[in-house]
Amino acid sequence: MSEVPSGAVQEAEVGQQVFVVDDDDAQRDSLVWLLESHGYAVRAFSSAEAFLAAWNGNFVGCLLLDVRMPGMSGLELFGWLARRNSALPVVFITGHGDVPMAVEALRKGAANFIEKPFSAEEMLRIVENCLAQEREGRTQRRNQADTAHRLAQLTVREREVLDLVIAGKLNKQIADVLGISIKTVEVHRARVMDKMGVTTMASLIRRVMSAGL
Amino acid sequence: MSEVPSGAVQEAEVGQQVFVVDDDDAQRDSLVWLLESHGYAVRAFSSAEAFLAAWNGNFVGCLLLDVRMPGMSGLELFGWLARRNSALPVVFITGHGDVPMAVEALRKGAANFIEKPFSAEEMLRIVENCLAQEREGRTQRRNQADTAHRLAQLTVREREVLDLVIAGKLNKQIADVLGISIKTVEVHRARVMDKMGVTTMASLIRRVMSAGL
DNA sequence: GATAAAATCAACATTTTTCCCGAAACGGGG
DNA sequence: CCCCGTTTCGGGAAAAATGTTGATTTTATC
Repeated sequence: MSEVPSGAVQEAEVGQQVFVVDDDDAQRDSLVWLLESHGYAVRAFSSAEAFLAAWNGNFVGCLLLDVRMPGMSGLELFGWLARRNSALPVVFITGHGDVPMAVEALRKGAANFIEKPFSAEEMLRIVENCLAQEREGRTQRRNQADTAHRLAQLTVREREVLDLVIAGKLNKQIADVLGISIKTVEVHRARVMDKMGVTTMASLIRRVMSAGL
Repeated sequence: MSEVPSGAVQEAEVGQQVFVVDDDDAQRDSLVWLLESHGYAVRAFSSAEAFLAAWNGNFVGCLLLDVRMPGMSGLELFGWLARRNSALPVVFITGHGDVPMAVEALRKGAANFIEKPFSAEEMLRIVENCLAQEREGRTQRRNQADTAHRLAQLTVREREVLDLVIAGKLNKQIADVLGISIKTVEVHRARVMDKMGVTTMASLIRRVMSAGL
């Protein structure tokens, strides 16, 4: 039996946090106070650089990000995180209404884009939506990571067999395509099932498909 | 054998068109001229109501939609189409920069949101992206519609069996759950495969999953 | 060159699926 | 009342997948 516990990435499960990045001290403190007084765990940073220094890829929650900052801008930080496959939802905060900027940010995957000044209710509503969305996506991402990890454990041959199985080929056809005997295909197939942690073809296909091909 | 040709919805395959809805005659004509001179098939309307009167659910291409219009607004038209499951990508055009409006539109699924004045190149680029995106989604939507149609043809019992098959149950287990004999399960299962238009379990699962469950 | 991982194949038994045939009960609609 | 779709069940046989045990060859790595 192959021992792949369950999670490829074992992260100490901490609760969701709200990350705030804003160079304006007053603005940042006000936001932190608002969120903390409503029970959220908040971590504030006065620059994109400070956030990055603390970021380790395991931040869970959402990020409230000021667009205009000295040094690295909010948009740059957003792009930086995106390139590193961060799943942290980002809510942009800006003082100067700029439609093209908002459009670009949202089309690139920002969770929201809000103008200052905003009401406390509005911000709380947005944060709550954002965190809820993050919770939803988390399980899915965990499964995807697990599946990707399991897929990576397959040998080249096993992966070839898997692809043909998913394509709906019979063992006989797979044997023909790969130029090997049916017996060998059965061996590979059994190993694939084992390594992927499934017992039925239905789960196998579901698992591989839901991880994106 | 069950005869379900291929498409649940048979629509006369017309090429993509660019639909323009704008109450400003000069603006609309200018846009139509720009697009037609670049080889696009354009259909223009001077109001949301006029567009709706012509809309039959089979419009293929994309929609350039002015936000502010007398009578039904662009946003209202957008909502109207969304409620009717229109897949027509919508590009909003507005004269007055309004970040919250842009954010709302994009979050509700608008393809883009552009401010006037815009350059010809920008508009052409956006239209081209939009049409490309629409082409990509079309095949998928067609398959989804076909699968939905086939699923709808299943009897209640057949659907129950299908669900259990997808859950990875063996015929014996399905028979137990439904309290019927294995033989009967085999019959249902064969009918399901036939009606769904597949020959292997792999294709069956792929088909049902890609239609969203 | 030894070791380990990967890939290859086989005999054997069992389970499961698929496909052919046929058939009976039930309910509704023409 | 008969036809049709639905659901139900069986025999029989072929095809396919699964599981166990064991073995050989190749390939990569130390």
